[in-house]
Amino acid sequence: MDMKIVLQTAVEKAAKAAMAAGKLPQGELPEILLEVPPQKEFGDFASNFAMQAARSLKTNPRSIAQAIVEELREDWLEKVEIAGPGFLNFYLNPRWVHELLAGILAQGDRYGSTKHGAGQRIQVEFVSANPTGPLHVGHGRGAAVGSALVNLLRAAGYDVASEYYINDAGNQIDNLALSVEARYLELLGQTVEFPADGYHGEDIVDTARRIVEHHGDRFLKLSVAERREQFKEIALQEKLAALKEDLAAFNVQFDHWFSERTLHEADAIQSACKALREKGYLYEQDGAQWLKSTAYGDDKDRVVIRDNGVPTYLAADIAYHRNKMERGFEQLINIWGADHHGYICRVKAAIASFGYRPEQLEVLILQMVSLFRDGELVKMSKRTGQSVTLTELMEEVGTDAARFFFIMRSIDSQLDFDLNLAKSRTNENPVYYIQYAHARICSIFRQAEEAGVDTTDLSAAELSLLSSQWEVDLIKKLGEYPEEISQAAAERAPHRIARYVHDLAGQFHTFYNQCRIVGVEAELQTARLALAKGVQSAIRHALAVLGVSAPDRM
RNA sequence: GCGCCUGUAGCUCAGUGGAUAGAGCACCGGCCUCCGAAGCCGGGUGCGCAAGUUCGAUUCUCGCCAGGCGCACCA
Repeated sequence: MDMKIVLQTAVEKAAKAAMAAGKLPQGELPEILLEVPPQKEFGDFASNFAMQAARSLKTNPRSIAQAIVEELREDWLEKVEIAGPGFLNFYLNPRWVHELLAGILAQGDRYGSTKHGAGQRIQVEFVSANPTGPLHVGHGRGAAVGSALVNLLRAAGYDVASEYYINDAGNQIDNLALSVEARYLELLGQTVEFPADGYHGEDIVDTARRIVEHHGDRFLKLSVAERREQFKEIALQEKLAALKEDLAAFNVQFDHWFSERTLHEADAIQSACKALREKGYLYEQDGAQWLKSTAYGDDKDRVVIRDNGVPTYLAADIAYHRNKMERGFEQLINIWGADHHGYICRVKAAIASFGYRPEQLEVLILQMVSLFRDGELVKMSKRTGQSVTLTELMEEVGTDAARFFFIMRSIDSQLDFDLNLAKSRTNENPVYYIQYAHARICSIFRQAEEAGVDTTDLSAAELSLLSSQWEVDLIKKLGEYPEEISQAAAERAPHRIARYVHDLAGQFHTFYNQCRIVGVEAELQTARLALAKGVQSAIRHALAVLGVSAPDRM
């Protein structure tokens, strides 16, 4: 079915036949790579195989190409040309695009899903923001990219579990409790000094206000320790609920919310330290326990248990990643902000210390996000004076645009987020361009049905009628989709899907403007409807991967 | 000082060891008695600098220059 594989096999066979016939010297053959050429004058597929083989066969590329061409005798191959320094350009019998489309249509809504990941168990952990305040736009990028990556890996056949690590233990949670307490006391008219590492967000005041509403001043009667303990729980539950709500609104779901506390409660940290000590990767110095991370290329060893006996954040993370591996994942992917990149080495060191391969943990680093409005950098929210929250962004530009803009760039690039562009409901906006193509196809089907055409079964369409350059080009573009999914998944690069579906939508718009669908001769109409159907399902599939809606009308 | 990311068109960014390096925005000019003009068609002297590897480098390596982010017994 896959034409590339058929071609690869044929070329390999021809090369071996040429060797057997003495037209080529014996030798190792490189992998036969096929690509869609940059221009269609160079054929349907092209290969640089002859150039790659030149060295091992000690023959000039054009001679190799010539020998292969002479041995290629396939009826589906219209012609093969040797071009430039030795490219093989393959021109296929036009029938192949119609067979390609028939295969696409037979897969229906599943078209685009592949078996590339072959059931490999993989975990993706992302966002994992501290439950001490609202998500900001940086978390938004992680949430959009992470959820799209999960969808993408699933589309490529991986067995994926998504996870959020809740930092519900440690200093930041104590500071949360102290902050809420301070606001609570203020609301009850006391003068208090706000904690040095406290959280200044308006949401903390809201939490305190709700506590006053529900419980009045009864916490004043408790001991300070007891009061803080209770505030800690109340605030934590509230922050967590808010996080879940914001993420759900942003079309982000997690299979598992993993609590850091459970590690402390189950003694997982002590047990992990013990295991490390036994393996010789943990030692004591200056009263503290150190991980020997320099053994795996870190700049310095890292403290795991402080001299006061309290574990560091790294200690919990070591236990957490050990736990992940023990759950049987073959591959872990963590998505972190650029400000955490220095942390990668020590966590990998910990994983390696437990006897796993460090490559089993992949850390994807997301570069920073800058918001721009009217060409000006937006530093703070006008409303709150704090960082702009994900919720504010969703309110301003909508979930679809926010997700698409976060995903459409490579994670390695800093992201300049143009609020005006994302917000515009006009032709400037790439999100609407794609959604418009989908809505347009839906509209075509509505028109066809009104005209009495049965559009439910197009399997009898005579696809060979699709012979114009616009139709052929569109089918070829459509045919590239599954490989795009596999490739994007392998590269952990959801932005490739954003780009692909934008290109596909453009190709469809061109086709639409050149080829009338509804109202032409019946057989041709059916064939064009079938093509539109295939494009529709691919756009839907791709937008679903991105977590962006595919509206039937706009 | 060390580490990670980036430097491609006026702006924001894709892209590739190969044949004429692309898209969106912006700008200019065309296209609706016809399936949605949120659309289509046309308009382009650009890979930070300098060396190396290679038949071939914008892509790989080294060195500079510039920007971002880090460099805690914080998380």
